[in-house]
Amino acid sequence: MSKKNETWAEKVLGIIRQRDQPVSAYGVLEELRSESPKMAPTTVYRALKSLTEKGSVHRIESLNAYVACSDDGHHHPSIMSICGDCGSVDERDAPAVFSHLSSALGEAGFTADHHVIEVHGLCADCKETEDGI
Amino acid sequence: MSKKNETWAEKVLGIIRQRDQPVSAYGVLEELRSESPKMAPTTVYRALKSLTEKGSVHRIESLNAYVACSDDGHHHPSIMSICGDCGSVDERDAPAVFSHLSSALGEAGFTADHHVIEVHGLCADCKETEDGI
DNA sequence: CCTGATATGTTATGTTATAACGTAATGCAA
DNA sequence: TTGCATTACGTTATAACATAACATATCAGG
Ligand SMILES: [Zn+2]
Ligand SMILES: [Zn+2]
Ligand SMILES: [Zn+2]
Ligand SMILES: [Zn+2]
Repeated sequence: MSKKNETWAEKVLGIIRQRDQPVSAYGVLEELRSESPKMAPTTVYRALKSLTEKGSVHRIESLNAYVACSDDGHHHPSIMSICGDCGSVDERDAPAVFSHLSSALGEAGFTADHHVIEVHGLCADCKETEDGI
Repeated sequence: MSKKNETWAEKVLGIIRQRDQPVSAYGVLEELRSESPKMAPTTVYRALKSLTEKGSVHRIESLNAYVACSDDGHHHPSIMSICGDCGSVDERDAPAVFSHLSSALGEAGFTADHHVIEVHGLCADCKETEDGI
């Protein structure tokens, strides 16, 4: 009964979506290997490439890891906030940030085509805990 | 006559400053090896760690590479614009961007401690060339 | 002199990512 | 239906990036 004709990309997307934390390519690989022991890194990287190109998955550059997009298919850049304590990553839109960013770069004649905005810190939940609620 | 009592960190900083493009840790290593053939990666990474902690050098997360700070010792986050054509990286301050970013994240209860803002695109010079002056 | 802090040396290993080449399945047009 | 392009996948090897673990050296302050 379980899904038969899934591509690897579909399986990889499923794996990433199940997680509430970013997962490395080799983390995905390990999970795939539990069913397909001969799986090679190449296969995983190919799947990740197609998923990131489609926008279903985003790469977190500062973690060398991947998260599922919170709004599959959106067409604007987003901001990732990364909790250093619990490891959660939140994806957020923030048009005002990008408009100021565009104008700062535009003044310098720079034409943007891909934004990496990753903010490391403490999420609200962990902050509470740390403050000793 | 040439510098004698330099630490590796000082030499590494010199190497990075000489370049107008980001350099990888192994790029630095290669250069150091021309004078010290037995140099190990560890040494370079230790130097890079101390330099990035001091703020003399910044790591470009999306390139796994390092650039010299344009304003050694500054105490505010900065924005890196990276030209995909010529490879140049410009470091820029943009307070308005960070204030909007802070407020967007602050509303969500997120406390930032480190910002990664890297914008990939085309620099002014390369844009001109591409447009065929 | 003793001791802690910082810098360095050395060997080994871990982690992330791609190259290069081959095969299979699919869809479509002549 | 055959030919052909495209896309997915398999396989082996290697490149590129980064850290662990432990040893030794140097030097400043007490
Ligand atoms: Zn998204
Ligand atoms: Zn948290
Ligand atoms: Zn700087
Ligand atoms: Zn350029």
